[in-house]
Amino acid sequence: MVNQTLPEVPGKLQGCTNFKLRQLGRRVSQRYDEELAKVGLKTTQFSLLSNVLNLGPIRPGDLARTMAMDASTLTRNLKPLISAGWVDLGAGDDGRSRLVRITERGREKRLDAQHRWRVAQEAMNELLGADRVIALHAMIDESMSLLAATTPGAAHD
Amino acid sequence: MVNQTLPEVPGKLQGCTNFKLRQLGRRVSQRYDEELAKVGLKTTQFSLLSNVLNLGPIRPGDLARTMAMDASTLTRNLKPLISAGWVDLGAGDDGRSRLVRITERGREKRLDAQHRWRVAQEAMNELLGADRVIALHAMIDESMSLLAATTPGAAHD
DNA sequence: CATAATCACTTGCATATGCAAATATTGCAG
DNA sequence: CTGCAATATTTGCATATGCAAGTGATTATG
Repeated sequence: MVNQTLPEVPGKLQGCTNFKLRQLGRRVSQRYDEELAKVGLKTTQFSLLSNVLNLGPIRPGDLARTMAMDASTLTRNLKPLISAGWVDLGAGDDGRSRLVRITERGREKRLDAQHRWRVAQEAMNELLGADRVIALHAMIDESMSLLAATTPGAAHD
Repeated sequence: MVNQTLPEVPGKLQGCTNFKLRQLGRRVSQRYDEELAKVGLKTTQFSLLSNVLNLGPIRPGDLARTMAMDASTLTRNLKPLISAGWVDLGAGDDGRSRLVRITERGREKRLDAQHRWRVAQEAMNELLGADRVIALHAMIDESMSLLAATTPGAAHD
């Protein structure tokens, strides 16, 4: 349904992958944010905190690449987490690089948030249907891989 | 694959719909932005300009609802377009409301951008495969509908 | 060893995003 | 007509995002 493969009527722009993704992203973020706000976190902060936890002591540049975001964005996104004492930015082996690691307080915060996240995720699963969520995730993963392969500066991990 | 339906190991957070969407969104935006930068537009500006064109003279609030974004975000996103003379923000019937409409120069700009957008979209179709893009769009549309139905303040259009 | 190229991260600039509160306007109760 | 509730938009505040340029440290080169 919905003819695609580039519609003859571009004016409708129903076919813009970017716009669609952004739109859905906004709606979805709002849901997660609503739940995570109860523990004083934004969804982006929760994601970042989780990634710092999982990827352990890691260099900012590597973390940025893994998360597919600009290094400068990461630098700034880390600030509120560091200020809150959830994340620590220490010196790396190399004098120019550093190491990001989660703190004990960060672990606790992340655990709290984890519960909220689960509520939001389960609500999402119910709203959209678990099958659709699974399919959506799979499609996103596939798309990420395909895009990563030719993204300038992307790690081929 | 990748067990889903909420993994037993939440630490991996491979199952966060929000994070996945954001990540893919960043990568996709980068592609479109690269192409649209050639005519001096961001993807968000292109989307907004297109929507103003298609939804014709429209009240900011209605436009924001249709685009699923906060009214205050729309207010600010319109500024650069107005400054550039592509969009006009005039008085509405009601003294408190207004009307957004595209200008002649805006139409021209949007046409230029349209060609760039098409290049980016076709590149996306090739990279991901048309079938995957079609499926992705369909899934996004379905998800948007399901989310809109219960989004507080969302128009039931 | 000095200097240039390179690497890793940070800052400057501009925009995007949303919640809460402020502002302006209209409509309604009394 | 007055004042209060409701509506439409904008502003204050904080964060998110990326490109280009800047800073500091290391490595390569002569």
